[in-house]
Amino acid sequence: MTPSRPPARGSSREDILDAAEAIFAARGFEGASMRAIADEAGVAQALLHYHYKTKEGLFEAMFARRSGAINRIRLARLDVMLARGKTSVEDIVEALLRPTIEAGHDPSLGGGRFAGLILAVSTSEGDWQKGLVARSYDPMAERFISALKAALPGLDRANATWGYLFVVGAALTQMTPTGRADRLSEGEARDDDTDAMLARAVTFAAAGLRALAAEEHGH
Amino acid sequence: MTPSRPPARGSSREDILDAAEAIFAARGFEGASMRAIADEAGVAQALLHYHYKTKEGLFEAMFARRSGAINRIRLARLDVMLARGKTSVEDIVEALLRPTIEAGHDPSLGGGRFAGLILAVSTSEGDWQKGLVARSYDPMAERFISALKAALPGLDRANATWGYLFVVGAALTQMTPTGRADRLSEGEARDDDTDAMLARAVTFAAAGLRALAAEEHGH
DNA sequence: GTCTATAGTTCGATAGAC
DNA sequence: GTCTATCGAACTATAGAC
Repeated sequence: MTPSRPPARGSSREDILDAAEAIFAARGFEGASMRAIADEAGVAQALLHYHYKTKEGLFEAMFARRSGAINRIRLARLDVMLARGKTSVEDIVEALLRPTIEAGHDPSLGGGRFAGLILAVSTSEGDWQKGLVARSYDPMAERFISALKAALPGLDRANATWGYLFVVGAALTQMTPTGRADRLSEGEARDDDTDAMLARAVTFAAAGLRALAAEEHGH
Repeated sequence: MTPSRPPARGSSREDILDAAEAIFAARGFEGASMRAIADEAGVAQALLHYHYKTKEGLFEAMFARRSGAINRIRLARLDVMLARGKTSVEDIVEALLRPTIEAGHDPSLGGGRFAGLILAVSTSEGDWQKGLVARSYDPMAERFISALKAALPGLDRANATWGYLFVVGAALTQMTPTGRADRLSEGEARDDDTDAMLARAVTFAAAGLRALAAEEHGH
């Protein structure tokens, strides 16, 4: 938008969102301060309030930008696959998980900087956080749940939903490189190698989903 | 300890830990205030500092008490199973996941109040949080990883570690009842029914672990 | 052990000049 | 749009009486 004015070096509005993403991801919503974000962006603190009114407003703008970018990639890949016909569970899971890495900002920092933020918001009990998650992710989630049901006959809506949530939870919790996998595996797994992690996650998730489709839980 | 003095109505030390658990779980470490915890416990704010010195000290004491209680149950169940010989993957996963519900404080609030706190701490980048997770969970995790390797020939250390982390991540992210599963499933799944969720999680996780044992990722 | 009172800091947000 | 300056409210932690 506004393509008539060439951005010489990042608009201050975008610079602030970049800084907000870094600081919020590192310290959480309550732990981050408007002062720290302003410093990171190299602007005055008052400018944050001018553009985004409140701290909550800034957080939502930052969250919407990043989640929107990730979900656009997810759905584009899903659409391509569905247009081609026959789709494997592995392909669907990969289309769901990989964009979180690829579109996670600042890939030099592990790509999953944003993943911890999603987890924090989506397990929060606050009303505005729940609303933010619903607005940002539910439409995308429903399309993937439908795709899983189509790919796996026998998977009912309840199991498809639990399966979707398990897959996202399993992968998202591993995207922040904490060194824990390295320690527990005595060096045989490296949690900053997100590609290796994702390959395992796809294998794990696809098998889990097939088992949910085979099992009779509701009877 | 100190069994000579009968506690008429909960020692203030324990009352404070109870209050801290409720407030920290609801608002996170930074979002919680010592004032709010003191009010919840019904004591003066200064008493918190007398017993636990700092906010961080209080958090660690609260976290150690609850994680210790959960891990004791987990390991006791694992020991019973291993003493009996032949152990299924499903049994191991169940022994790992169910105590989080059963020993999660205040079961009327969903049992998983503590789960959100574990997630927040374990995805944090802070040094003291990483140390706390390592001290609180690594010894238990190593025993379960070993048990998984023993139950599944072909599961190497790297895959056993990833599998363990996936299982915990999948289940832990679903223990806070946010109403999201209900919405996405159009009412066919209910996320305050932790037993139903756990049954699915065990099916999902066991199949995922078997797939990791069968796959050749490292080649 | 438990309290009141407060010191010292940091926070979100706004007013107003340019 | 962007800044400096500041208000008023919250916070952690401590001092000191009982």
